[in-house]
Amino acid sequence: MINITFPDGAVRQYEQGSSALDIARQISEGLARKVLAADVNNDVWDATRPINTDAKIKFLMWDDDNAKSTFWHSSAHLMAEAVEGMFPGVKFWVGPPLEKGFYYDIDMGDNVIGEEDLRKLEVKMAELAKQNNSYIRKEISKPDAVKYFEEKGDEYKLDLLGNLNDGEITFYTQGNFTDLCRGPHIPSTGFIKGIKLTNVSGAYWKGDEKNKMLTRIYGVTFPTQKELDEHLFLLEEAKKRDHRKLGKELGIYTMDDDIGQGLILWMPKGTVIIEELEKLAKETELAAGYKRVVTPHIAKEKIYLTSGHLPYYEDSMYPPMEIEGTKYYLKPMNCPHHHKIFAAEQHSYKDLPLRLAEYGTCYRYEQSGELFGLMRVRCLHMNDAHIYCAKEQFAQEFRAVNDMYIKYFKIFGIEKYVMRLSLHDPKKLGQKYVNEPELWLETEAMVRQVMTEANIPFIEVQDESAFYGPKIDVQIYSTIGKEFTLATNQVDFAQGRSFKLEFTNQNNEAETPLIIHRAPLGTHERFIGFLLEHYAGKFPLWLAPVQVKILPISDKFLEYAKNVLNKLKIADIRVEIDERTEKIGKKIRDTELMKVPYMLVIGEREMNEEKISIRRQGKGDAGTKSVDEFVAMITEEIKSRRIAE
RNA sequence: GCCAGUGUAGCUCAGUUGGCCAGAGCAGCUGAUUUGUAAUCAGCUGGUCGGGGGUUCGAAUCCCUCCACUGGCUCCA
Repeated sequence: MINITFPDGAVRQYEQGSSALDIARQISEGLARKVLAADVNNDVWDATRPINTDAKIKFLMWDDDNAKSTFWHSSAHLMAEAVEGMFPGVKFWVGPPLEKGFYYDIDMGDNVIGEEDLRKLEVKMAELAKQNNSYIRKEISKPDAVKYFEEKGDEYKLDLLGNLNDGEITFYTQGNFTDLCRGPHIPSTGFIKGIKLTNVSGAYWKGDEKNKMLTRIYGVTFPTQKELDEHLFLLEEAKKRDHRKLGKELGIYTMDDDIGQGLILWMPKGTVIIEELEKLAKETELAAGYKRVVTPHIAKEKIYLTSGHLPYYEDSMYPPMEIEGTKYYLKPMNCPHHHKIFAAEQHSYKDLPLRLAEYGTCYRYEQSGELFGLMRVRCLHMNDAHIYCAKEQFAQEFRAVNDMYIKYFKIFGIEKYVMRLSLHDPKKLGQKYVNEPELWLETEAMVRQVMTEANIPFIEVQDESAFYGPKIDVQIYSTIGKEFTLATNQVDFAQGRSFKLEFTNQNNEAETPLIIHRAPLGTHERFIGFLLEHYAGKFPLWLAPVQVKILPISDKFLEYAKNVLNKLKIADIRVEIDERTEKIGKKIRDTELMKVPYMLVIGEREMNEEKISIRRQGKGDAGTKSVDEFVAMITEEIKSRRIAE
């Protein structure tokens, strides 16, 4: 007998070799029907795996993340079985679960898989699921495993086996499909009910673009069809918030083949947002002791050799223009230009920190397949600044930048983000990262300390830093689930020396400043792309391209409406009037769809009483006020940059 | 850049196995309507079916190629 401890602390005895599923069954059949996996001594196990020692267990059901992962991983195996049935001879790489769903990477040989094949595979999977085959775990010796896959001629699984030791190798079989797999799996295929294969794509083997491209099939499954339908419905809803769709519908930006890929044309409405953001940045930076500068869009080749960017990033820079034997590049970042401004004057420690700010226009030749709406473009406007400071000033400056981020995020109501401390990778010193092992560790420790002292939650990630130093990235997610860096705060211990930047310290010695690169509002492109999705197009009043739309009920009231228009214009409110001879219902509908925050309905009553009727976007009729009262109300809302609740 | 898919009026989309002058709704224009909180009615304009090449008596439809977009992969100073 073994002692099993349950989450509530209760201890009960079971026969040795009982599985979690056996135990669940003894409690109730209903429970057993829901158990997908089990947590055994803090490891996730197959619910069917025999337990031979005393253990602490917890049943994992659909509401548990580990159970979901197990479910989706088992679904990947089910899909593999269907694929193998339909395309005999294909070879499998790996099929992990994702946050929502799963994929399997497959070498399809000469087979091409299309949309129709996915539908057929779904049907096949449903058939296999109905057979309710058990997932059977089998421990196997390494030589036997190698032999199995050698006979099969499967170089991929043999590659995986190369990294595994004898004694830790298991096979899982369900129906006609056997796979090398660590597990765990759900008890049987019958749990899988709602099945959707979402898309096919290519994926390089082991994620290396020099390797062969495998076929990756993505899918998602649920224990019921209803949950699948709900999931698909949510996806559809999310698509409505896609900044590319909203950007077009609301007239924010456009792109044109004749201009070029990834080059954004900001339309008047988008430009209003840009200017409001810049106004905010300027106010904030002025208050924080920044000085503004303006620099050209191009520079000679030499400067990018000095900065060290050219060898690292030549492929993603626009090719140079050669004039009279000199090569000029479009600037991919603003740092070298700012460094030269620092270098133009002599500096004493008393001048530091020197903070140079610019909304800089940069050009990066991103690979065509990487371009993505406003989030990944080739011409970008960066909320850039470089802070030159002495080492002992670093902590305070870095912290001030973080505080600025948080202040901004509060203004925009951005709550869902992750601060990421991006570190170097010691293995890539001298290649991807400047070869200064001690400085790396020192600056990374400095950043870590600032974050910890400021009590800001963050995660640490290796091999994500800039080549010149560690950084804090703010990660956000687009509505369709892609992750992006919204803002960045970077330490640079390398470029100060490359550019021979110096200041004279208290001891009358030349000292190289540390540089902080920061862009709390990221780029206009990515930030506005994010805001479009964040607000679902319903910008707060201070950002709204059109703040107020005047809707006369008929053109008999046009003159009075124009009076109102002028009063609002004098108060610096972005206001338009709908002069069309349409019915009021139509005018309201169109204005609602354009997500204009305030609508002023003007008819006979308003004209006679010298008032206006207010309608708030999405909220309906909001009563009557005098023009002056209304102006006072919304001026306050604009000035405070309030987010409407 | 790589894999797969898509590309029809300003926008959203129809267009059977290749076959008469390529369709609809919205938008736009013109006219009528002068309207009270999410779509008034009528008429009209508008497309070398992404570009180029080919197969065919005949191509939006089949093939090749280039371009762009979409979903991934790789990348993101």
